[in-house]
Amino acid sequence: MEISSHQFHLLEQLNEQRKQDLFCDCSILVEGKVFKAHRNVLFDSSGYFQMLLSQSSKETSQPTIATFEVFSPETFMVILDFVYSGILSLTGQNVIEVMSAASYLQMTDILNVCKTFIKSSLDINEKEKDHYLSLSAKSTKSEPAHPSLYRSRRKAKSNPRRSYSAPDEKANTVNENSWSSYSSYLSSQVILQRAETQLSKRGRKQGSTRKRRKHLGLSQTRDFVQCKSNKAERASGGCSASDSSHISRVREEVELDAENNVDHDDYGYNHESEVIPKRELDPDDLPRMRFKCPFCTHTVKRRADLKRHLRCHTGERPYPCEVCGKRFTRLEHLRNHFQTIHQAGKLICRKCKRHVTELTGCVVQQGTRRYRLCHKCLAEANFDSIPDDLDAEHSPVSSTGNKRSKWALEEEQKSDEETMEEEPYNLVVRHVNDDAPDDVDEKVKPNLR
DNA sequence: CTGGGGATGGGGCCC
DNA sequence: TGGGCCCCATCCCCA
Repeated sequence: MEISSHQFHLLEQLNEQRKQDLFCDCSILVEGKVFKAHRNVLFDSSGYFQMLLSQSSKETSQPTIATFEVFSPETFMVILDFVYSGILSLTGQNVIEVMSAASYLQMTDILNVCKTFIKSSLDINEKEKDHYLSLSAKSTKSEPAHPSLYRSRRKAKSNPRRSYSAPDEKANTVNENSWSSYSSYLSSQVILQRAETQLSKRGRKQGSTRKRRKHLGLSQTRDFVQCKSNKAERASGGCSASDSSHISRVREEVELDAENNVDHDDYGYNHESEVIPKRELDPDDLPRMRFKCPFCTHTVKRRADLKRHLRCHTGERPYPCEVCGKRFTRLEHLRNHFQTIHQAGKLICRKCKRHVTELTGCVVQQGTRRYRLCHKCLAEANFDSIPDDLDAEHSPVSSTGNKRSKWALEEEQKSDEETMEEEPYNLVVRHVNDDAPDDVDEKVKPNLR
């Protein structure tokens, strides 16, 4: 016989113990503020703490002390409250920093919640806008603004560890449930109010993010890519330099947002993600609607462009290269990569840079890379050429065992995914469902700038 | 160490 | 709305 409330009460008791500093064997120092907690609970909740605590597990008699400078105490409080209660107090103001901190602490559940929070903020606000447009004649009462609470399903299932699932796993379910459908809208208004005020200023100057990047001295994309790869390389080790710069970048963004919050009443620039003001909408404004990125200051004209842009924040890379496993945010990038790297698509001799044709040059293979050499350079280099019609059965992957095993793994994991033969040659385009729970770590990485 | 070129990623916009 | 193309910025590798 199973008493379903047992886990919940247990967690509740632990939370009480934490608040009363009973049996706490771990101190977390965040920017000078001390949080007490239980090692067991932290270990089970965070990959970062798993690593940290497993290293110090031999000295269980000594209290563990962890120090963080890369996020604020308020942010850590939100996360700690979630760990002990299953309730994540997300607001438009804190979602970015919570996401950054969750990324740092390797708490994918929170990451996914934040991601869904942002997504549904956009979706719901869009629906709400339509609603407002259709009902523009009717008066609307403002809703009370309160933080949306994401209550995990942790206590609803029997196994407390595995029971709560990231929203991505059942994004639709979550989206349509109470969290997202109502409170997320309310909290989205907080995000969008920020967005609105940002745009009221920025809209007029419309400086592209590129200009701003230059202004801030920020690199376009590599910073985050590097951060991700560095993190991967460190295998959840002490990632601090890039992470802290990443978070400081987020803060920079937030501070800039705060600066932009000066002229609140300026609705001179309508855009998608703004809160619709209570005055009547001017139909002439509609063509000037813009979609505002909730993560950064970027605005785009079309929702599809925003969707595409959001991938650079969420880290989604739905297009994996079948040959080398590298993932891309766009199909065209995958195609370019595939053609240049694996298909020797450029009719240029790699050595002498001369134009070659099928007759005057050959395809040479090095690992998973293929390129062309003219016959002269080929003879000098003493390479074995491969026939141009070489296809997947002579896949270059055969020389790289690791990649092959990764492929095989992906094949197993995604056997039910749609596979499309794009070209008879050998490019297989496989759009990976971005809500697939399996490799969340690889695809869902916040790119907060 | 440095410059050049290739690879990659992101934005705008057309179809 | 998605796909695709073009352009540009940045990073990285190599000579």
